[in-house]
Amino acid sequence: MKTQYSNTEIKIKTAAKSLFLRKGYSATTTRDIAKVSNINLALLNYYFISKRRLFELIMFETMYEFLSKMVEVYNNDKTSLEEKVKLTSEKYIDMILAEPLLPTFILNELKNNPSFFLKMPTTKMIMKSQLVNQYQEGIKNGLYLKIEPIHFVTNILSLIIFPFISSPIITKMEKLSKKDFNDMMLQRKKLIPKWIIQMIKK
Amino acid sequence: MKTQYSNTEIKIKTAAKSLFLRKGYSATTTRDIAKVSNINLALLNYYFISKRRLFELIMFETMYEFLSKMVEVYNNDKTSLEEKVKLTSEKYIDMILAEPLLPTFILNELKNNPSFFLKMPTTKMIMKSQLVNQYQEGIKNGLYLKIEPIHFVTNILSLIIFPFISSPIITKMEKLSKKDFNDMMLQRKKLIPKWIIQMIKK
DNA sequence: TTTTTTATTAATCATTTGTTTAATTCAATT
DNA sequence: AATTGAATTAAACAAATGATTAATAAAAAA
Repeated sequence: MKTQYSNTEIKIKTAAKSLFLRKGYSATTTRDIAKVSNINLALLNYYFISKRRLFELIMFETMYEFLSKMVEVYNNDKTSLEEKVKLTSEKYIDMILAEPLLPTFILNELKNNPSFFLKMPTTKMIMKSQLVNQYQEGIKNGLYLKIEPIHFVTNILSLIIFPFISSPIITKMEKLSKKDFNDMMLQRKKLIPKWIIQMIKK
Repeated sequence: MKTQYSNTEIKIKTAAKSLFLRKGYSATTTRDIAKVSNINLALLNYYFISKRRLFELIMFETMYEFLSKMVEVYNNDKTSLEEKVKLTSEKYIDMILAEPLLPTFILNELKNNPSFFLKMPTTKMIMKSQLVNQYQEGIKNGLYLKIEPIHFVTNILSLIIFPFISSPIITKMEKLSKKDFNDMMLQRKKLIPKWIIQMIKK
């Protein structure tokens, strides 16, 4: 992968990412990107060949960064299952609070192009992670209810990520301000690990 | 609201809804809609004035239908909290299995136009529903952990809806076929109510 | 049947959009 | 200082897109 970018390239990528995240691929125009990044329209094609290529580059980098951070926690040898769940909850929520548009963006664009996810090396690693191993051990030892690991993983992600995706609904349901919503998510950092453990225990 | 539609109007709306759900507003062209519904391009504007108006009409009807079905279960006087959670899980999952693209569509387009949700009369009713009342009663009576109702509602929706939104990821993680995924969701119909109760109980 | 209204069509318009071209400026190399 | 290659620019192109028009066909009313 290319690692060194010129100033102009960085400006274009930064603006493009921001726009793609907010408006999605189709609703973002190359002229938008040129305007926001303050570069000449032709430079987009000069450096990135096409809008599509630029998008796929950004998509790949964004997802790679996101998934890498995810798997990191899952594959720690020194932490217990309970600690992993705790760390996951804290780390993910902090991560998404810093970039709240990310989940909707990824999930939505993935719908249009599911094959994209196959290119991600980290995808299948999740189900073979330490976290899943420890969960299966717990079932063997009679500590946890005998339920497929995919539900366990799905539940963790659901409780963490869904509130962000549905924030337009949640904030309207309760008349929450942006700050209120963030506070709610900070509460959840501590609540979710407790819930998850309650869910799996016999 | 208009209730009687001509054959042509229905054809246009059906095609448009299908396309909007699959590709979103921006990626759907009026010529797409005309082609799929097998009508002349000009009829779209003749009946619905503009692409935007057609979209907003479909959006409104779709959301109204969806939200109505939701609140229905929440506001039943004769069922207990546990029964309501059970019914919710079953009904929603069946509903979304029949139209799996709906959640991503709603949540994504809502992000672009959050004010849309305010027009929905059912929005604020959720937090004042029987379900939430019963939950708060349970807390008073020392049955349930003292946690804000918004978390309770969010958790139910998270565990039900998120798997659908993230289905491209889930199916790749576990190499699931479409049928496998649906089976997984059928399992969850019974699991989610148990989990939710475990989460709130002291 | 005739007239009037409504529905449908093909063609066209005016913008928008992604991309390219050809000229110019800037920076590095000789 | 002269030369070469890379970066930047304004202008233009071709295709796509939302919308409209004017003519025609079909249906309803007289």
